[in-house]
Amino acid sequence: MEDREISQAVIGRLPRYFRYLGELKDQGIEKVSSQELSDIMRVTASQIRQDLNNFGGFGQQGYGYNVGDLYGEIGKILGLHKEHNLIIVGAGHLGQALVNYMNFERRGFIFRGIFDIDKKIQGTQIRGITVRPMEEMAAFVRENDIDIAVLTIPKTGAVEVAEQLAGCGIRGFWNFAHVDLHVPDNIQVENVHLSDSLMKLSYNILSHD
Amino acid sequence: MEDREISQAVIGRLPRYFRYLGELKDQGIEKVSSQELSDIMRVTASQIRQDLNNFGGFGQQGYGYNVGDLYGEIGKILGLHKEHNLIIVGAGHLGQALVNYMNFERRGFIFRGIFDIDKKIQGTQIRGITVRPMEEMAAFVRENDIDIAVLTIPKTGAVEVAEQLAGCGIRGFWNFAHVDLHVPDNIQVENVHLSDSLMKLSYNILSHD
DNA sequence: TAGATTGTTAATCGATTAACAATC
DNA sequence: TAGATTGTTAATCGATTAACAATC
Repeated sequence: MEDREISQAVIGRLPRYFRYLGELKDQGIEKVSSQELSDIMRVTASQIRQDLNNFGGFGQQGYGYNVGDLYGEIGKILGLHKEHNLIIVGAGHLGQALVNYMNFERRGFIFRGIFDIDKKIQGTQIRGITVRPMEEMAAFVRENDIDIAVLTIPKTGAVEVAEQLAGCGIRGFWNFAHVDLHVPDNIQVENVHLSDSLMKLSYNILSHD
Repeated sequence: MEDREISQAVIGRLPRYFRYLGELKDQGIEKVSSQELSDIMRVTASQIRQDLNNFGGFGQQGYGYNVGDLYGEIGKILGLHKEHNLIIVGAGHLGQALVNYMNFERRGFIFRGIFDIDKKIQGTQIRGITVRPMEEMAAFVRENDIDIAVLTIPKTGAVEVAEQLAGCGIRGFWNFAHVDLHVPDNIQVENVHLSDSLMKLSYNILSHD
């Protein structure tokens, strides 16, 4: 547990800082001031400085921030210097799409196993990873040091699966199922509710008529 | 344009209310008080009443809220009583997964066209929808009254495509590309940045060590 | 040293929660 | 009518922005 709890509002902005700093780095830019970053990212310079200072003084007065250093620091804060072992539960279209998306691996999120209840696809391979029956899941998680389970199953099964996995040492759920998971405090849940997102878009389109 | 602007924090909660009310409705429950809903949803009753009263007095003192009515009202607020015509730009794994996900259509979001630069898949069909070349996109959007474009292309092409579509009467982007789109004020953008989401999860796992 | 820009405190703004009068 | 629960105002809390002293 951290000393002071940092708000999810701040955490939610870190990946975006990380992305922009990565782009600056790729352009060979060495230093950036909060004001310059503010102009590019369209957030206040004040917010940038406040956000970063939650984690320590990464800048230098009169100079600004070193792009490469800051990029590295934020990466570390986000845990991207460590490898994460993932399993996918539910080998439907969405599950397959995620397995096939290379960029997660680039960031250290490695898919180790895929599980599905459908006997017809069990034994087949997706990007070299065998689809296994659900019965093997618990043992697999324990034996392969899996820390993240990606739930791409219909909501009906998700609660039960999450419960089962919570007992096997899973540290976090990336939940695409359209239910709210209730898990112990030491397990994290990140929801991706696609239909909620689409509804928000629908509202905003309508409200700007 | 609405009279008073309602905050995105409130809008972001509406789909979740909608989901829980739908479940109550399916269970045949006719009335619910803000306190009961509060217990189920784990938010304060005060917040529920405040949120709903942004849109009008849907409840009745001494009684509570009629589940079916409230469900319908929130659906209307979210624009789910109207049909939306969508195109997918980028027929990769993720694009295909979205087209194959039936639940969007159930809510009135209908995929009308799929576009991709890859000549090899142009002409093939995904769930009965032909994959078309990018050159046909602009005309297709105009002729088929498309209001939402789903961007499931790599970030390199996304900005340009968005610009092109903005000129064809598109009302909103559901953006899965890992860039920030800059479009005119009257066009809405809803971002789904999957890798950002995964990074947040990574942070939260790490911070709870 | 002078100029620039951070780190940090103070002020403002907005969102959440509490309280209660209105009313069904 | 009495009890329940909303709608709404007031109080609190947290997040954002502004300001400026510290310092490179």
